[in-house]
Amino acid sequence: MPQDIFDKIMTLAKRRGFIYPSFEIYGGVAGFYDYGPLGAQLKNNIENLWRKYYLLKDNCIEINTPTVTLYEVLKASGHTNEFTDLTVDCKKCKQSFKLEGLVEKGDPEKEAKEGKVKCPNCGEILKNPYPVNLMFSTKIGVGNTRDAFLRPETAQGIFTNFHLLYRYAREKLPFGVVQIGKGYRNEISPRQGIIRQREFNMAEAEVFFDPKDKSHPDFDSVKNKTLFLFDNKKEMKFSVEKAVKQGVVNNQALAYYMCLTQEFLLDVGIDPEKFRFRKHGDDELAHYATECWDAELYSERFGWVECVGIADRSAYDIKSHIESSGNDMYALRKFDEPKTVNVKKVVADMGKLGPLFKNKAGKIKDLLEKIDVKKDKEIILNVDGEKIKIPTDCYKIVETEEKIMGERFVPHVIEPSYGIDRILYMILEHSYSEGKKSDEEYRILKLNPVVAPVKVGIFPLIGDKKLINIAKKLDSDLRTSGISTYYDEGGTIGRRYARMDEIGTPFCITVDHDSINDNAVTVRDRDTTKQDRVKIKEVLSFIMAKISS
RNA sequence: GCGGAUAUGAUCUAGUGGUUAUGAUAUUGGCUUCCCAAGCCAAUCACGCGGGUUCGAAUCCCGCUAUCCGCACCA
Repeated sequence: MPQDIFDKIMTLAKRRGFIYPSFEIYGGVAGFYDYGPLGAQLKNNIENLWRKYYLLKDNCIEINTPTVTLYEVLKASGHTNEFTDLTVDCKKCKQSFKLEGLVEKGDPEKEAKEGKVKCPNCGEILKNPYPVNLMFSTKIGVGNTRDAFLRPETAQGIFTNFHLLYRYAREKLPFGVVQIGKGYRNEISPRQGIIRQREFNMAEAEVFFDPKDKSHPDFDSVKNKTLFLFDNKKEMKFSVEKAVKQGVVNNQALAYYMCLTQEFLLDVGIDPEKFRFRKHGDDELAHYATECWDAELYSERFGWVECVGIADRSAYDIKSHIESSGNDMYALRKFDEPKTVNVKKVVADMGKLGPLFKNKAGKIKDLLEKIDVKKDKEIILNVDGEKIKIPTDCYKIVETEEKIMGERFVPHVIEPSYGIDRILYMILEHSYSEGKKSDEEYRILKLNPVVAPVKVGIFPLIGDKKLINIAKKLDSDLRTSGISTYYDEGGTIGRRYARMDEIGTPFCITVDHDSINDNAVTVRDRDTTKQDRVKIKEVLSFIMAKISS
């Protein structure tokens, strides 16, 4: 069986310390992977570059919230319902179906119990639907517990803090909040290695906008850049500006973050030829989204894989949390000048209401203050199903002037959501190249120096004490200056280069006998194998310049 | 979750109901080596897990787990 690129990468990743299957000594569990020493560094580098784009370039703020998430939060967000699918298996043809997809009207569960659901494949009657919930559930505490789930996305941690973050942002929109962390999904059958995990790393940004103004302050700086778009039929190239003007992308904000995403992915080492944005059809939108573009990356093994979703979640989440928590999470759209309005208010006279209605008086007061009361008109309130006449002397109608500073609204959210593990895999796949050297398989990971876990390999040409001393000193100096290195004096020089090529180290420095006299070393470039003679004093700035460009 | 196939060092692999289980690559140490996996010597490392059959199981049987291929599902 010839290995395909996925096998080759996973083999290399395990052998060299990028990725290990989790719990392997106990047989392993599908959907869980460990990052080894190089994988962890690679992941850090990807995340830190991501931070440069979102925290520095786009000026977002970063927070960090628990992965264990209270039941109520995910109930409000719709995840407890939307992530529970009733599934039925056909005994005859051995296929399984999502029950909801088979029953158009009525209660699907009831229809199934009554034997009214037939297999669309073979016509057999389908029975015994069972729920499949994609969230890991847990309990908080012992004894008197509260229900919780491991979060399926980091976003809810941001939404539930919106009112605090809005104040932190000094009540100005738009502003963005990001979180990098773990998400969990109890996938029925994860089979695509690191592409589909049960515990995975995500980087999400929730950018809050006034729904009446989804323009982005930096839009002008990106408007002439080209987006690679795919509308499920053909691939197209549009400028950011044109995509919005022609309505291909609904608003500036979406288009801006698509552009930011594209630049990040190309910067991090994704092959531009294997990149596109694909728009979700109406039938595939998540329950919270009104428009969604996926950044898809092409894998030789898996085809086009969605690695970033950029969704317009509209007001969905914050509105849900306002409704179910009762918290004030509105934003305020300030008027240019405060408006003065005459307001009629009903003021209940508790001195009369109390003795008259006893324990119902409180409820009556609340109701009175809500309804639109007109003077001299009899009021009949419906209190817990009982109709009660309210005498006119029990309340007063007061007219006051109020200043209104602005109008309250629920902000809209644009959400770029990145699957870090998928991106990491795609970087490996797109960077992988192989050939032969001395009749042996030769592999190079052409990682972008920005993300490469090791930036520089340092070797004494031969095991001579004098060379070793110079090399070790240089190694230590570079690491002290923040450049990750790998010191190696074992084996032939070619073997050492090969080891570094295989883990994607962009530069190798060799100390030879001339170094003793001329205080210079050779710096070898991974992709060209060309060498530069560089003064030891200047090595740091030489490498720095290459790494940051 | 269903059907089929598979499981031997880090990697690829040979193997048979019967001593101490191949070979290669890699790794480690030594010798040699002045720029791209050279050579020589030595060393470390494996039968997925659990049960059964048997005098004896890595080999045969069953279960589990994982992986691969279909189906189904799916940010």
